[in-house]
Amino acid sequence: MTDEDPQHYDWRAIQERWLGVWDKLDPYRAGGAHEGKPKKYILDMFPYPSGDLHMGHAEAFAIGDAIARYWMLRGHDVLHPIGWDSFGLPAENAAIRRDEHPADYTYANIETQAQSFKRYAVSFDWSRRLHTSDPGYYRWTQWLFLRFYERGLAYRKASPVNWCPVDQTVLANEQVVAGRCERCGTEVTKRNLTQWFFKITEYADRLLADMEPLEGSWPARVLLMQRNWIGRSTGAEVDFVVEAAAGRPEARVTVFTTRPDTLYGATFFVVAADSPLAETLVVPEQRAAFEAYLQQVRRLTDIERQSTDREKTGVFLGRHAVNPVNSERIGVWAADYVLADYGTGAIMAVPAHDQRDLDFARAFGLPVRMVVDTGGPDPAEVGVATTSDGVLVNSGPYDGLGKDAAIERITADLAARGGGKAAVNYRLRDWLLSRQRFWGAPIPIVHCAQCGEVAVPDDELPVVLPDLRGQDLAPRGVSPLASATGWVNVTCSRCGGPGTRDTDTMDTFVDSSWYFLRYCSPSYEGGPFDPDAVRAWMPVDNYVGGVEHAILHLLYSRFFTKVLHDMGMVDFVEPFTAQLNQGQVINQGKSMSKSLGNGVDLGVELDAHGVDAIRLTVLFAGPPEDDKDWSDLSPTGSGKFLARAWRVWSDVGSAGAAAGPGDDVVRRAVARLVHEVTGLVEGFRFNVAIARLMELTSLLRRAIDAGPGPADPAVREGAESLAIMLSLFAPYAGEDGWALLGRDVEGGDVVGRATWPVADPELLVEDAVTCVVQVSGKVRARLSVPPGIDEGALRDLALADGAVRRWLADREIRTVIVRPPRLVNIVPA
RNA sequence: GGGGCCGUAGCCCAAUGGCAGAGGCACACGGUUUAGGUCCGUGCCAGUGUGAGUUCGACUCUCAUCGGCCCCA
Repeated sequence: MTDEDPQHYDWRAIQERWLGVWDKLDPYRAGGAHEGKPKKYILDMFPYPSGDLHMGHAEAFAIGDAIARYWMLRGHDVLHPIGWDSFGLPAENAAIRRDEHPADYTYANIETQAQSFKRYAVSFDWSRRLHTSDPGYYRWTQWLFLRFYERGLAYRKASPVNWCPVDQTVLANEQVVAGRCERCGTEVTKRNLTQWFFKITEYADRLLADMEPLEGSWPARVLLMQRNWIGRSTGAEVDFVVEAAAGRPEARVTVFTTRPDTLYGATFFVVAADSPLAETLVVPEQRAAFEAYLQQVRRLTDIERQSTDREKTGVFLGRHAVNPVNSERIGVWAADYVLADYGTGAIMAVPAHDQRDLDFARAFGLPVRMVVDTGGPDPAEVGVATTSDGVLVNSGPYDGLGKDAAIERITADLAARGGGKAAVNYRLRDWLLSRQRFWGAPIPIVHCAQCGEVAVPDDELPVVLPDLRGQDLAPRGVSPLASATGWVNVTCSRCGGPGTRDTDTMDTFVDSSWYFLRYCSPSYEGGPFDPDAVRAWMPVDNYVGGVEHAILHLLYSRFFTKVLHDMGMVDFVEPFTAQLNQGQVINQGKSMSKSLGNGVDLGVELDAHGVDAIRLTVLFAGPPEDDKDWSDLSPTGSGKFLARAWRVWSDVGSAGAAAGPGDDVVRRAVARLVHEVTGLVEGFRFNVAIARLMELTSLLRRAIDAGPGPADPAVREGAESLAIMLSLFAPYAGEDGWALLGRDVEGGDVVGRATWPVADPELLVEDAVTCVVQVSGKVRARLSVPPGIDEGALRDLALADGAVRRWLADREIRTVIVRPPRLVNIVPA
């Protein structure tokens, strides 16, 4: 074999040749007005420009591209755009390290990735490319912030927030994973800071309710994760009066509980040690102990605080609260197992029916009173709280009621007396969006001594980042923007007096919460998007990306879409009609990482096997959502298959076309495979679709060698169908096959704009099918029957069969199950 | 602790409640080849983690159990 051998599949030459032609032809631009064609918006989650593309990208974009190419071939007007999520910390940290501007690193990486995407042959509409760090983009991010601000959905408040000591910035709840910074892995601590928030909690109920129609077209686990994250729980708000003591005035504190039926079992009251409430409640004699305890708590992470196997700690605040149902006085404690930003930061403690409360009670010798008799052992004695249903006891007038009835009655009675009401609580917190870092969209607010917060007028947007680089960006706890005095100091647009710009930048999740809208009209100047273009393209028909965004990005994007809907800017409430999560590409059972030294370099693999073989390998490895272990895969095997397909095209192409109707057996077999592949692709079952294409290739090979020969019209049709279908997964090979079969690709007849083959339904009807005859569920005979055979005829045929009669051996027949035309099951008595 | 997903040949994976195997990897053998590789062909290998149940019939549905992964606590 040599490179000059015309029978040799030379993927390097093929890649080079067609990449050049595609660059010239730019065949994948989306139309604008749809010209009567149905639309499909196929979106891959846009990449962050850290270095070059990796294996994860290879899989995700191979999936998205297969879907996009399929619908193009089906004659749809397809929007398949690409852009970059190009603000963010890694670029900033690189800039500090290398003493340069974050843009240098960012745009260099973007260029590298763009070239890689082109080589990877993704059918993007390159004319719509966007970068969130372009002023032309973040102008509209800022504009959207101001609309949220006007509607009261963006606001500033002081609260204990997650703080990453390494990145020197605050983090959203969603960015704290197991108590650690999602980005750098450092343990997160709490700080009391004034920060910007989006009022996503106002949309909690709608974010929950609108998931209903997504059932079935979104992965079930994503919906589940979102529901868990929103965490709706029903119960009651109950008002406790904390008695005046030691000069401290009486206070009214509301707690949320999911178990109002256990109110009579409340034997103490707990407030989060680090909440402002604890600060106001503590009596002077206890202050020293409280302060000491608070210092201790501040050092802990949320995970440590909530750990169930840790000894419970706390301090008595010297006050008593009055239980509204029985006027009982219970002690008020500060503890760390109640979180300040959760609910109201205070709880009624029912040790008999909540394990955490019980642990606390036992640690401090507080009373335990069982109020729901579940039939189990007394929690006070065994130290295990009971949470199941039972009969109320020790609960005054409510004794004897069941759990649900008691919840209803007690809540109603509380409401009637003004001591509480039914309530819904959400786990979801407002979205903390300000960051004390440089490489993000500046928050377009000016702080004026006279006027307070003043929005930057729309016509002054974008508020462009000042030119800071290198050590200017080193983290020091306040935003680097604060040191750009020329940039910070401005005149107030309202009063003309001196003002200062807000020096925080927005979380990059703000940027990515609306990029899918910008793609519809990426250079539109009249707003973030052209309403007509959005009406034409949105919502996204298929959104492809990693499950790691199941909560953050998807929740935020859904929130943005709903706000835009309420503003009248879009007429839909959900941005992504269907979603597909690809699994991870791992290696030797573990996710790839530098420290494990098991990373697989995409560039090296592409150089060794070619783009098509790699794309095919990751898609053939299994269902899209499964994790794939690279060590289980064989790009060499994929390459061999491509070579087999290529030789089919080469043989058929060089044989010319014979006249005549073509071989019927081949045509029927091809039709069946075309039909199956179509269904499999629509169901995203690419691994099985590729297996069918392998069958098709083998079938054509046999037809060329032993069957009707390479010039047969049915064989040629099969080879054309193979080129078109395979081009979804292996665009270079498909294109070359198309050219080998005589198409004028250079002249614009690219396989990516061909017509997807459709199987003639008549060809799918078989002349005869094999019917299995079972006796007591075991196969005892096979019959060849017409596919349209009716039940009675099939039954008679089966009972008349010699083999069947032998197995029945004159036994009486109890039942005969007939499922024409495939199966008969005879059950003897 | 609660919830979810998944266990099929040596390996990756298929199988509307109806013949457990479509496809691939690996391996073995034969043909092709100067040889290796390629290529063509043939073969090899499981009774579906385990135990019950429903059913004429269960990889598929139900329950329990073991193992792995994920989410929430």
